[in-house]
This record gives sequence, structure tokens and C-alpha cells, in this order.
Amino acid sequence: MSDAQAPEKRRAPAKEVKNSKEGDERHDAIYRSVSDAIVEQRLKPGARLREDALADVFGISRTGIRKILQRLALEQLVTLTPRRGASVTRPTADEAKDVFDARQLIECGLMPDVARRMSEKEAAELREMARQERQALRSGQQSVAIRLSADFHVRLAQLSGNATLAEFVERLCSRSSLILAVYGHRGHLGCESHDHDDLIGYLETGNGERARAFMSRHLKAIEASLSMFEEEENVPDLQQIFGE
Amino acid sequence: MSDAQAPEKRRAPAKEVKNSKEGDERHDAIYRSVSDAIVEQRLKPGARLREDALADVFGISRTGIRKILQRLALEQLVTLTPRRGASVTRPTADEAKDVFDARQLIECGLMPDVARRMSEKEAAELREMARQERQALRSGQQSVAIRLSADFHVRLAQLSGNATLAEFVERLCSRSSLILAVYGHRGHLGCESHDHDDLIGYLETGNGERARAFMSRHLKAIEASLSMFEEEENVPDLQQIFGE
DNA sequence: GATGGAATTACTGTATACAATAAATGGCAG
DNA sequence: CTGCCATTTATTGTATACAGTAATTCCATC
Repeated sequence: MSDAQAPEKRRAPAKEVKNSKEGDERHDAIYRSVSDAIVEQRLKPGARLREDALADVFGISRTGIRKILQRLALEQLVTLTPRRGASVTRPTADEAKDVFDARQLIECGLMPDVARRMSEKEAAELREMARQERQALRSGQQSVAIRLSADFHVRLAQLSGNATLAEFVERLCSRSSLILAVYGHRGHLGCESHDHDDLIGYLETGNGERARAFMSRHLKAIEASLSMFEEEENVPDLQQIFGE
Repeated sequence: MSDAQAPEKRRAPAKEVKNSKEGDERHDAIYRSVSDAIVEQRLKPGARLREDALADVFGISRTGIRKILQRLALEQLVTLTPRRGASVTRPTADEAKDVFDARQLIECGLMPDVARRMSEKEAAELREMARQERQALRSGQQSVAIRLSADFHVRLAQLSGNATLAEFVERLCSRSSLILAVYGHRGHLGCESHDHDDLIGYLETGNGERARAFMSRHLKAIEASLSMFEEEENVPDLQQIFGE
């Protein structure tokens, strides 16, 4: 599996230099790629992320990789240890508690605003997201379902109109996904699959307080579904994980 | 014409500090130095931050400067425009509203926890911070006072025991400082200087609900003290300015 | 003069080379 | 065989060189 998978961008001459959209989008794509891989647990907590290995896989230099790793570290999906490199964050029980307490405070607090601002169109969009999530769960893709569930919560927060709080929720949700991926039960998402649909119902009718209470129970249910046990570590095969 | 001001004035270019400090701490010191300069408005909103210039001033290469700028950008103290470099963020009215709404939700929500966990020692520490803040205000150092006030709010949030929410508050406070520096009235800090002492009183007696309500009024007062006039267009109307 | 456009300059984006440090290896003594 | 120290290797940290792009200047043309 040495080089068969790396596409022709390996050493593309001037001809294809422009192929990578704008360098900026390329970086963003790589960022999302790694972020998704972590959240979907294809990169497991504790896994080391060597810079030149990633640089090889994505065909950019370590400079760009370092930038991406620093961004991931700021969102606490990866842990940066000085002189010893990056690894996928292994969330602790304390962190899990902090994250879910924060979600209680923020996401519940946003529900009245969301209920006030929600329109037909957005409700439909949310229902579609909930549908995809159910489907992923039915087809056994638990990790994907976890990520889709997080996307749902983030979209909801964005509908509040407060970009700052929405960004906080985004960070909390990606950390939650990591927590769920580690401490969650197999076959039990935490979110009951109909929960999100029920929530949309309350929001559609403008019942902010009802939605707030429901969100609170919903988050409590997710947190309660966690079981804290330790994971083993192993060396990830980056080629396989990111290979296309 | 009015050039962007020179960043961070330093008299002695050659410093002994460089060798003794670990590179990591050095970076952090530079980060704080720039962050403080922005929050205290020695670097004004809109000011360009050229990489070479900063590299010269601090005696490290552009690599390190870029890393620091990216971190500042993530905290939204600095705005990074692709291919056009970094500049001090110019907060908008919408952002100000988002930030203060977020503070209402989070800081008020934390008060009961803080009240529950606060001890003698921490109360004393907070009183000392409040004292320094008053002193800075009395001696006319408004910008310094703004930063010290932010420090107070951050320390308070840390006492809640939730590191995640405390970090959010930290970010909100530094952005608030920038907002205050831009939209605040001279000689009016927003925070009445005795407010913080009153708050400590409520917390000391474990009266979380009282503290929450007080914090809410406190933040509303700060926000109300802002004079939100929209900024000039990117192209100023010279006709109007120099007319007649 | 004013205007458009080429040449010049200034600055950012990216890769790479080199230095510093931690990990791994191997050899030697006990 | 085992533990410790020297040496080698692997990997990160930092500076620098180079390429690409926006801004500026300068000149020719109308």
C-alpha cells in the first residue's frame, strides 16, 4: 500500500498546479477530512498524528499540516504536546461533564430564540437532516449518525441568529461526538431517533419553553447513556483511512 | 496621511530574554503582548499587522508570527484576509449584540455554581482584582481598566469549575474589551466600579440567584453604555468631509 | 492634464532546509 | 541476562528561500 492510492497530485508539474481549487479551500477540505475522521472514530482517541505522514497523505507540506493541527487543537479535537507532536484527544470524564453542562446551558437557552425565528423552510431542512440521521443509524453507520446528529444540533443553534453562540455550540458538538464515539454504547445513539423530530414540532409551533424543556431532557438522556470505560490504543494506518 | 500605526513599540531590539526562555513561553509572551495591545487599544481596530514588521519587533521569524496571528484570528481579535494579511478586528454592532447576549446567557448561568463553590480565599482574590481595576480607572488608564475588568469576569467564570465555559467567557471578554474600547464612552467604563464588589458580596453569602440577577443588570448596564454608531463606509465621502 | 496599463515594489502563502530534542537502538559492563 | 550509557534515528521547531499575488509607481497615450 505504498503509493498506489495517492492520486496523480503526487508530483504534478506546473500543468496541474492550479488543480487544488484555491490553496485556502484545499486546507479547509483537509481540515474537515481530519475532523470527520476523528469524530467518526476512524482516527481513535490517543492516536498519534505525525506531521510528515499527514503531509504525505494529503500532498501538502508540513507547514500546512501544522496549521491544521493547531486549529484542531484549539477546538480540542487533537492534543498538542510540545516537542512530542499531535494526537487525537482522549476525552476524560471531567471534560465530558463540562461539555454536557455547557450544552445544557447554551443549547437550552437558545431554544426560545430558535422557536421565534423558525420558518417553514428551516423546519423542512431540519426534518431532512433528522431523516438522514435515522437512515444512517438504521444502516448501522453509528459513527456517521453521531456526526449527523451533531450537525443537526449545530444547525439548530445557527437558527438562533447568534453567530457567536452557534460557534460555541459547534465546538461543543464536535467534542460531544468524540465523547460519544468513545463512551457511547453500541446501537444506542444517545439521541432517540424520534427526539429530533419531536423537537422540530415544538419549535415549529413557536413553543420555545416546551422546546427548551425537551432539549434539556434530550441532552440529559444523551449524557446518561454514556458509560465510562477505557480504550486501547493502536497505530493508525493513515493511508487506509484517507485513501481514496 | 494617517498611516497604520507602528505596532508595539520596543526600545531594545537585542534582548537577553530570548535565549533564556523556552521558545514556547516566548511565543505565549508575544501572543499576550499583542493581545493586550489590541485590547488596550494601543493597536487600533483596522490597523494592519504586517508579518515582517511584527517579526522584526519581536525578534522571531514570520513562521512564529503567523502562528500567533492565526490564534488571534480564531479568537476574533484579528481579522485575516486571504492574500491581504492581518488587521485588528473592527467589531460591528451586530457582533456586539451577539457577544453581550452570549455573556448574558453564560455568565449569568454560571453565577449559582460560582456562589456554591466560592471560598474565603477566592473572594479575597477577587476583591484585590476589583481594587486594581478601580485604581486604574482613578488614574485615568481607561484601557487598562477595561482589561482588568475583563480579567475579573474571566476569573469569576473559572471559579464555576467548568473549564469549557470559562474558556468561552474568556473569549467573550476579550472581544468585549475591544467592543468597549471602540464604542464605549470616555470616562465611563460601563462597569460601575463598585458593581464588582457588590457582586462578590452576593457570591460570598452563597446567594446564587441574587448574584445571577445582579450580573444580568450589570451586563445590561455595560451594553447600554455603548454608543453604537455605524462605522464609516469603506470609502469615506471626501466631498462631505472637505466640502465648502 | 487625465487615463490606462506595464513595470516595480511589497507582502503573503508554501515548501524546504536545518537545528534541536525526544525516542530507539545497540554495545558494554556487571 | 540485565541495566545503563553512548550513538543513531525519528520527529518536531524554526528560519529562510522562493513563488504568487495584490498594491504602487511610472510612463506613454489621448
